[in-house]
Formats: sequence, C-alpha cells, structure tokens
Amino acid sequence: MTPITIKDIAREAGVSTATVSYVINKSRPVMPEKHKRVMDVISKTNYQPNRVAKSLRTKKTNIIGVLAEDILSFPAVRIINGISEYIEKTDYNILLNDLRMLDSLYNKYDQVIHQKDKINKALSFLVYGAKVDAIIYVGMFDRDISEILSNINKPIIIAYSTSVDEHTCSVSYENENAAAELTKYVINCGHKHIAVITGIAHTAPAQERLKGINRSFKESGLVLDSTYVRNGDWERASGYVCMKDLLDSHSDALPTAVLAMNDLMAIGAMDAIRDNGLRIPEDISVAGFDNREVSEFVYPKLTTVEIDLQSIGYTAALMATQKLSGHGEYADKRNIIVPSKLQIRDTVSLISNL
Amino acid sequence: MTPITIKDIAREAGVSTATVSYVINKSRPVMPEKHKRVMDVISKTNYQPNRVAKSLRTKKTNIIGVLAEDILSFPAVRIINGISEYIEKTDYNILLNDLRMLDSLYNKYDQVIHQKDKINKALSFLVYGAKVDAIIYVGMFDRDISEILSNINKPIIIAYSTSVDEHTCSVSYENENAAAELTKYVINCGHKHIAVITGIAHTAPAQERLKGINRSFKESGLVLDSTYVRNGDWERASGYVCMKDLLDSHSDALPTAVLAMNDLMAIGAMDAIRDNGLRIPEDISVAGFDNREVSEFVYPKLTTVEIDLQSIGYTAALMATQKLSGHGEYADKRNIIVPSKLQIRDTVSLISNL
DNA sequence: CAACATAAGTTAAACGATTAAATTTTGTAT
DNA sequence: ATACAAAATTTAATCGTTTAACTTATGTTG
Repeated sequence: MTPITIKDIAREAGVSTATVSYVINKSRPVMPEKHKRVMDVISKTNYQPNRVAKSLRTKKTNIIGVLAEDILSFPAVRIINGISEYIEKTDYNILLNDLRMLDSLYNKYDQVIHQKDKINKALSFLVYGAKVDAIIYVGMFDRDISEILSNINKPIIIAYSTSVDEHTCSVSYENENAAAELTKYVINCGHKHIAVITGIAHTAPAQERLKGINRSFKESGLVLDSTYVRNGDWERASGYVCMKDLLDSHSDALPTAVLAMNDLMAIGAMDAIRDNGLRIPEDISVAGFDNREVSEFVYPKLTTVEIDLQSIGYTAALMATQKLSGHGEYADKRNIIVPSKLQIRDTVSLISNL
Repeated sequence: MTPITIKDIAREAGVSTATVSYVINKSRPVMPEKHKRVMDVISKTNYQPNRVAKSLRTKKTNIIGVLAEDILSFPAVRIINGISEYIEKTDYNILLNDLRMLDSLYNKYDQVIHQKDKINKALSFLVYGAKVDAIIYVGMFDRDISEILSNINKPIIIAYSTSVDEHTCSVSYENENAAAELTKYVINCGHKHIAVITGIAHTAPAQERLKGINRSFKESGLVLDSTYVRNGDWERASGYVCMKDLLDSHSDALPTAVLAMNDLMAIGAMDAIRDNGLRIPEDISVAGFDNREVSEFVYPKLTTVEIDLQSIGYTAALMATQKLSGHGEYADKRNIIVPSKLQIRDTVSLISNL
C-alpha cells in the first residue's frame, strides 16, 4: 500500500540508495553485476522514482507550464496538441493553465486590467509556486504584459505571436509571404479586379497580410484600389457587411475576386454574394486565411491558407527543451517563423485572360 | 536571485518557520501581533511557498491529472475547458496528458493493444511518478482498459462516458431523453414519415439514442419502420451515403424528416438531399445531435441537440475535489449524468397536420 | 500564591530523492 | 608484496516544507 521508495530498492538489491540512483540516472558507472541486481528489483517491483522528491533536490521539475489565453480558440488547441506531440517523446510534462479569457464578461477597460492581472498571477504561480522549468504562452503576448518577466530566468516561449522584448522568445507563423502567395495565385487565375476584406486594421497579422497582398499586386503590375478595401473585425458578420457594401458601392464594376483576411469573414462574404444572387466562384471568387474546419464544410469548399499550428506548438516545445538543455539548433534562437501553406479548393475560378 | 524560502520569512519576522507555516496554512492560532508581522513580510517579499517541498511533506500534490484521448476532438477541448473553469477557483492544478490517439497510424488490432498500453503507461506515470491527487479521464473508458486501476486508491473520474467498474466514477451526458425530446419535437412539427441514420450501431451512445427515438415514436402512436433506418459510422460521408440510399430506395414515399445521430452525418445527409434537387426543410427536414460549430455555418442552420460538455468537465472536476476533501454533494456519488438540451434552428419544418 | 490547564511558540524529525565527500575495492606498476 | 592511482560504493547532508512533541508563556482557580 505504502509506495515503494529508493530505499526499498536499495535494501532489496543489497546496495546503497546512491548506487540505485546512479543506475537509474546513469550518472556514474556501476558494476554490471550490481547494475543487474538493481534493474531486476526495479522491474520486479515496478518502482517509479518520486518526481516530487527528485524535483525538490534537483530544483528541476521537468514540467513545462503551458499558459493558454483560451483553450477553446481555434489555434490554441492545435498548438497545445503540437506541444503535446513533442513533450510526449521527452521526460517532461505539461502543466496546463487555461486563462479562459474569451469567457470574461467585463467591460473592455476593466477586462484589459483584469486580464493583465490574471496573466501575471498565473505566470507568478507557475514560476514561484509550481516551479516549472519553462513556460509556453499560447496567444498574443503584448509587450509589458507582465512585470515579473524580467526577474524570471527561465525560458519563456510565446507561441502564435512574435516576441517584442528580450525576456521572451517566440514561434510564430508566416503572414506576409503566405498572403503574397495566395494573392499571386488569385492573380495568376486571371483576376485583375480584386477586393480585400481586412481584419482589425491595426493588428500585426492584418498589417503583415496586407503587406503581402500589396507585394503581389506590385509584382504583377497591378495596384490595390483603396475603394475595393473594407475593414472587418475578423468575425463572420463583418465579412457579410463588408461584402454587401462592396457589392452595393460597385454595382457597375464588381470585383471578380475578394480576399478576406480570414475564413470566418470569407464565409460571411460568401453569404453576402449568394444573397445578392451571384454565384461562387463563377461570378465572384473568394479566398480566406486560416483553414478553419468550416472551410471544408461550406459550399463550395473554401480556398485558403493553412497555418501549421501543430508545428508551431511542436517547435515551441522543442525550443523550450533545447533552451533548457543548452544544445540543439534552437537553443539560442530568439524568434522562429513556421511557414504557412496554400490550400487550394473550389472558391477561386480560373478566368480567361483577355 | 536565489528564491525566498520560509526560513527567510521566519528570520525577517523574528519567528520560527513553524509559526510562518501556521500562519500560511491557518493550521494553528497565532497571536495577532506575530500574525501581522509574518503577513507583512510575506507580502513585502512576494513569497510563494514551494509547492514541491510542500507536496513531498504532505504527500498531496494538489494536482489533478487530466488524461485526454485526443485534445483535438470536439468534446475533449470543451470538457477540459470546463475542468479548467472549476479548477481555476481552487488550489488545484491541471497536469495535462494528451494521448493523441486519433493520430496513431497503426492497424486496428495493433492500435488497440498499443492504446491500452499507452493508457496504462500514462495512468501509471500520473499515479506513481507525478503523484497526482486524482485523475480525470476524458474519453471513452472501456472496462478493463487498465490493470493498474485496482491498486490505485485515488479518485478516477471518467468524463464523457459511463463507468462500468467499481474503481472509477463518471460524469456523462443524457442520450436517451435528449433523443426522445428531439424526436418528439420533430413529430410535433407534424412529421410522420421519419427516417433515422444511426451511428455505429453497437456503441452505447447509438443504442441509447435509438431507445429515445423509439420511445417517442411509441408515445405518439407511431412505429419506426426499419426500412427507413440506415447505419452510419458517425462520419459526414456515411451520412451522405445513407441519405442517398434512403432517397433512392423510397423515391415513391420519401420521408419528410430524417434524424441523424450526429451533426456530421446530418450535414452529409443535407448534401445528399440537395444533390437530389430537394429543399431543406421544405421537402425534407433534418435534425442532428452534438451541436457542433458547423451546425451554425451550414445553410439552413441545423436543428440539433446540445450536450453541455463544459458542464461535464466542470462537474468532473468538482466531483474529483469533493472526493478528495470527503464532503460535498458528489463526494460519494458514482455516476452523474448532465442533461442535454434541444437547439432548435432552421432545418425542421412545421407541416400541416392533415 | 501554588498548582495546573491552556495557549502560543519552538525544535527537530520527517518526506524521498540526489550528490559531494569519504571510504572501500580493485587494478597497476615497481 | 607494497604503494599508489583509479574505480566503485557508501555515507550523510541537503532541497523547503509540515507537524508531532516539547518548551515556554499566560491565564484560571481554589
């Protein structure tokens, strides 16, 4: 009933606890004969060293703290799965802290204060209370979000956004190139009159994606007409509103394609196009960004850009462990960018190039 | 740099470490004056007790191990969020172990062996290695999945399926009543010729849902015609195939409504109905089960049954902590069932009752 | 005020591992 | 065989808490 300890193993094998420890951790050579005796007893008794005691002594918990803004969000759960995929292969474990931020029902200002406080508390608990070896933050980590950061000398990896200070590292995704590629694809399909529905304009992803779009326009000798641009807020409804407005204001010269900066808005735009009696992609082509599950459920299936979220998580975990061990290709990297890739489906039509 | 310990607090406050401990844990009365001195030093230094040391001494880690079959699955992430929602309010933490079972690429037989092995390893690590206080298993926990279960005298709660042995408890969801309610709703809308697309027929949820459907049929004086029943496999494609077959084989007497045992199959069925040139819900009504995200994205929006997954997680966590403390309404319950509820949307039409 | 009960505070031994330092064993060279 | 070096093993301190047992202070009662 009372659990087996290293002392039991030592007694049973007729050696000291130190020898058992050396065998388990391979930290010193042990004569083959004793080695075997110890191993036999261990496997016979199914002994598992008490990690708590080990942690206290070594000051390493072998725990990676995962701090997620909201586990229910589309990217978070995939990133965590990627973290898990790597961690599974190691001796580390995941202590999950879900901040459940989307749940908060405070007014906007209070919410920011409250959330900052919440993050600080969680960070401080993970570091000083739970004594995790490293932290992976899953979400958008703003500069100065945490005051305690500067006194923490443990690896802190931000997954899904880019680090802006020297206390943290990050693994983020390709926005600009991916947007450029998608745009180039649409242009190569023969489209010249292309509208754009952006995300919240001041956010980094929206700006980067816009840069990519502009680049491809320029490279193809086109110019992005600002009357064909509408600012959405990443939500489906805004995609609908923006598209409706585009259709109304350009009833004489409709765009032949519309780039929405995410799938949700793309789907909203599709609804608006259909409500106006137009067909997708025959009359207007649509492209999104994110490759959400629904993009395969809508009709026609949405052409979009896939962000490799799993890989972001995997890489973040890999980076964390490499920073802990001090070697490996990521051990002293600061920011890693995981490539995104085009998902060509059915919402962009090939039009004759006359 | 070197972290603050209880000794530092004791020295600074001019008391013994025991007194500090009594203050922190409220485990013995301490004179107001000393109490204040201790508290002042604690808040001034931002001291956080080392949980590792505490755990070693008390043999309680305050960690709940969460073992998820696959965090990417629709229910899992919502259940974990619910667990998190409760745990956040307590002094406990979540150690997450994602088995990532859907990823496995073994052949079916090997997979079963391998998965059982994987679960056993994970359980055994959580109990003997990480020394978690309790375990919540998120998924379908089969009888005899684990041999080590019988020697574990810690609470093990299964979330999302029903416990079948005396070593585990469970929090699951209402299938039969919910299916009965949905069926009754469809019947009350005037439908008499109702087809059914089942999930994998031998599984518990499929059987329970079928029971509910049959009950409502009986209560309304109808009989479920077996030629209107098709067995699907929970996937979208099978919904399509089943519906196609139903339409082909009953072109003379089409059903006016079809109950699919989950949303994915319902959506497959909707595709098939549309491909046959029929309208939803004017020609054929459709209902699903699960309330997946996509059920709001498809057109028309799907009428379905919502399983309160968040609440399953919340309750499982609550149950775990109550079993640990020994009091509370769930402290000695074995199986809890969380009610499901109808989500009426646009895919079931009201037909005149002539 | 003696005698004792009660309250408050301290001391020191755990918890179960790791690991310097000390000790024993083994091997090697003279 | 002896001396010494190297290798293998053990001893015991340590990590930072909690808590039983002990000590000291305080209060109460006849």
